[in-house]
Amino acid sequence: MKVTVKDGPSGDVQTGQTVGTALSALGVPVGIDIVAARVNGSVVDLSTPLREDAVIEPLRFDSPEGREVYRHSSTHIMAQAVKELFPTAQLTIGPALEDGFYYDFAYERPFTPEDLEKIEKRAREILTRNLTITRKELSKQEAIEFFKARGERYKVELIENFPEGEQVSIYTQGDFVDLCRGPHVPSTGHVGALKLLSTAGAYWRGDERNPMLQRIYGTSFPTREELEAHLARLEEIKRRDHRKVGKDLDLISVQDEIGPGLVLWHPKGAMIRLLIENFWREQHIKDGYELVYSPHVARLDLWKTSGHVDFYRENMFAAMKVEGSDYQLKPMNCPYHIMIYKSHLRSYRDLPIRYGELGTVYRYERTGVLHGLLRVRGFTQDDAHLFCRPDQMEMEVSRVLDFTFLMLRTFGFADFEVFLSTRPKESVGSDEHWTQATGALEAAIKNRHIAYRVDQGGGAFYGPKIDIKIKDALGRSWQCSTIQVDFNNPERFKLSYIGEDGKAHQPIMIHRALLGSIERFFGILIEHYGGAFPTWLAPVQATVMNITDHQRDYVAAVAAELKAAGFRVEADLRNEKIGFKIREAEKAKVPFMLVAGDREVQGRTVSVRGRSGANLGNMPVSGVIDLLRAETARARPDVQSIQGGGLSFPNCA
RNA sequence: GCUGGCGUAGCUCAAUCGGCAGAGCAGCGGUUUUGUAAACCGCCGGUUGGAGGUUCGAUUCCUCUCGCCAGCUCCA
Repeated sequence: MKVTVKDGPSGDVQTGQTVGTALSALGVPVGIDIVAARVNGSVVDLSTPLREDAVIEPLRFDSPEGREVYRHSSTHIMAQAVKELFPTAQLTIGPALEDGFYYDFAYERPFTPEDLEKIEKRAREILTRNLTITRKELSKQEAIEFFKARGERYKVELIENFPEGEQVSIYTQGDFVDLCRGPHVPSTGHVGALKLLSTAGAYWRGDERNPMLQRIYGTSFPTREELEAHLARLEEIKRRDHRKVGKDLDLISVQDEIGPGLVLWHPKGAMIRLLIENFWREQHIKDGYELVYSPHVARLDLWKTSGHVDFYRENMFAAMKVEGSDYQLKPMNCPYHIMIYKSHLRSYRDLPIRYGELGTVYRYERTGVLHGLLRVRGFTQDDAHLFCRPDQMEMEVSRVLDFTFLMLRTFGFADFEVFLSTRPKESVGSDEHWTQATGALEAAIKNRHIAYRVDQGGGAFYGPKIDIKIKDALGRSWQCSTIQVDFNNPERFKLSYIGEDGKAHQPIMIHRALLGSIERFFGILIEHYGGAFPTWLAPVQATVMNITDHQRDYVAAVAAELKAAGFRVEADLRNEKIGFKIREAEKAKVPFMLVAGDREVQGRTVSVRGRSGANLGNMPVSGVIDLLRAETARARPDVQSIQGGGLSFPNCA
């Protein structure tokens, strides 16, 4: 039997040898770092016997597949610890996650932090026991009998749902046995460092009508150091939490008296929002959009026509009675834009029409899902609706893609994932429309040479869509941008335009949002920058501070000059030591601190200190203006051109 | 909505078994005139989220309610 190691030696190996021994026989050291192997395409245990010629790729923690095996074995080890300490706990499921793993147990009470400590201690002990992990296959019936005998009701239920005649695999380590597809590491000692993180309730099979299970989250790494680094990253995420930073920097608040999920924008947060919105508006006008406004309420009938009353009721605030008729707080902007479209007879020559609006909508979200700025009940969508002819669709989508990337890059996001979602089972519109629209979306992505993944059946019921996810500074993914074709509304509202042939045709409608919602995007932005906004977005771009009262007038004059030049500058003239003022500006994450003592007054300069301590030396006010201009322009791809034209900066004094 | 945890001064957090609610920071008033992340002294600050109950007495125990957090479900 011929066995080849990927990127390594090959040779003859006796049939029936395991993957592990075959690797050894071919001179590949099978150290503790090798957790499993890919053999002819599928990931298997090292103990799997080889029956035919094979290409083997040893898998380590550094590969996604290896990591999954590693975490999966880790969760079994935790489950073993739980079973040893709490024998009446029932096993359910326990998968690997991106950064760790969890296991759901059916148990009579939630696990406490003290339980967690004990379980973690026991799990670590199981690592040192270095128990061999073995796989065994049973028939479906045997497996049911086996788990029945062990009293594992959930496992029995799982197996009963397996297809008839299928072999079931179980994995054993010491006295612990679990139903599992595998594969697993060869022994419990292969897991290096393990940490349990939290507990939570979770419904059996994710259905809220089912019993609540007790979930334990944990993570594991080959070395203590990697685990520590991961925990440090979790700390960093906590440190950057927009709810904390938003409060510390006095950007926003959500208050009990006002209501959950309803955001107050404090002056500094509002300034950043203004800058984002100004940029947004400028760019939209530049890109051929017409900006519109629409009211916060409308007759309920409008929402009946749009179908929201039928399909979206559970997410809408209750209707209100006004002079005997029902009015509805708006959960979306589209019907208004449609009505603007419908206010005239449209010619094919008018298309495409692009209506954009920073439209504030209100949606009733269940209390449990509200989360800081990321999930709220009142928010402003950076919404737009494009009405176009079928032949214009691809071009329009391409433009939106370019626009999206320009927008997101400006805010410091460089990593994107693009998803194309196709027709779901329940949907409206003809096959022809779906094929055409999906084709246009795909063509637009392709002609921009963008890597993408297809989410089969993941589209909305009313049309296919493109979703774009961004990765932030900590590598977390967020979905903001979406481009959705809509076959439903043009039909419901009987939209039309007069074609070249003099006859009425139905336009294609495209919904799109680039940032998603301003609230959510701001939350993401706060965490992305950790509150240290780039100069063009910083609510205060520089603080000028005096060392003693002697420089008061000079510092006030410097601040006034910088303000006159269009920058957001504050003067800190308080009777405090310079170290204290620096500390406060540093905590407020002001990009530049300009210090003036007698020396500076003498030389008509300021001493410039960058955020987090950089000494940029002394310079006159004109030098500071050049510096701030350069810094402001750096993140704004559009600013260079504006500068050339002598236009003012989008700064507000 | 569900499960669990938590609500104490503007912020961060104390308060033993049910026994006079406390500290740092912030704020205010002074002193100090200061060189790149916290000068010193003093003062002010509370219906302990809200309502009810048990008790001689409740921040503490019980019930209800509002909100927050983690997760489930759902999503911009």
